[in-house]
Amino acid sequence: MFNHAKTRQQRSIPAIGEERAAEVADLFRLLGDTTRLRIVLACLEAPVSVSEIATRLDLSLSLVSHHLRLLRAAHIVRAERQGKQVFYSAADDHIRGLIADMVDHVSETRSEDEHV
Amino acid sequence: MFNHAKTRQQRSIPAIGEERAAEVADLFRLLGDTTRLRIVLACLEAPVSVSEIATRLDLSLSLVSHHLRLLRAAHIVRAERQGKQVFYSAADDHIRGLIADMVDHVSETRSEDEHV
DNA sequence: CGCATGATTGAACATTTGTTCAAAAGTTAT
DNA sequence: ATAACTTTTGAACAAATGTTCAATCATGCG
Repeated sequence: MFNHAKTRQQRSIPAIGEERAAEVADLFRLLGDTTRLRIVLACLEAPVSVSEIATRLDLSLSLVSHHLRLLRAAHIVRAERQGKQVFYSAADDHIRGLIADMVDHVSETRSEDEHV
Repeated sequence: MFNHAKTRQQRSIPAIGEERAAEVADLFRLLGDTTRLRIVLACLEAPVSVSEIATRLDLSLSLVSHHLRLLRAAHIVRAERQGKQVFYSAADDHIRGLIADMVDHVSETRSEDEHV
């Protein structure tokens, strides 16, 4: 159970309290780069190797690895070695939900803009 | 109902499709700055004026205004003038849900780290 | 009108951050 | 051990971004 939105009241968010604000912002920032987000999206469905990500997204091996290091440190993706290759996948379903929600928001924002 | 996580299947996110990746990343990036996120948090409960935000967060009026302009452009906050003051509030409940979810993720990640 | 208050804007500065390149580390096979 | 392949790492560069300061706009009041 990764998401409890339906059980949340309208005005919840119980005092995120300044301290954690920085940590939360760090998470958002990591998903806030197009290249990095595309890499996460590539890891969302099934585990993929670094070279496959690089090929599919047309990025250098080095760049992909750099980004994956950051994503791994933030527990957004998980790494699993299998022979010479390292396969990456989304750390949990939480990530999936978060991204899906943001996509929804973008869609809604768009349709709002249209008939204004 | 801003969040449909529970009704989402494991492997959803129907091909966010490269195009929208940039838009989604833009949204994430806006929430990925600590100062800006604190400002959003301040607008979450009830409408607040620019000067009140600046005072409560100990930031310059100018800085707050700059950030609010970006947040407004992305439909994350709404502005409403009332006399000399301008009150800002969260654009919709979607935003609330997104932030709450991210806070959850940080919390979970933390507890994972603890007993590892 | 002239003045005070509140908010916005633009340009300059200071950091941060993404990207590249070359080198190194880990793995498997010959 | 050498060689081929995959991934990681570090330093250097280039570009984007947050912050500040001063000036301007907007609103309400004496």
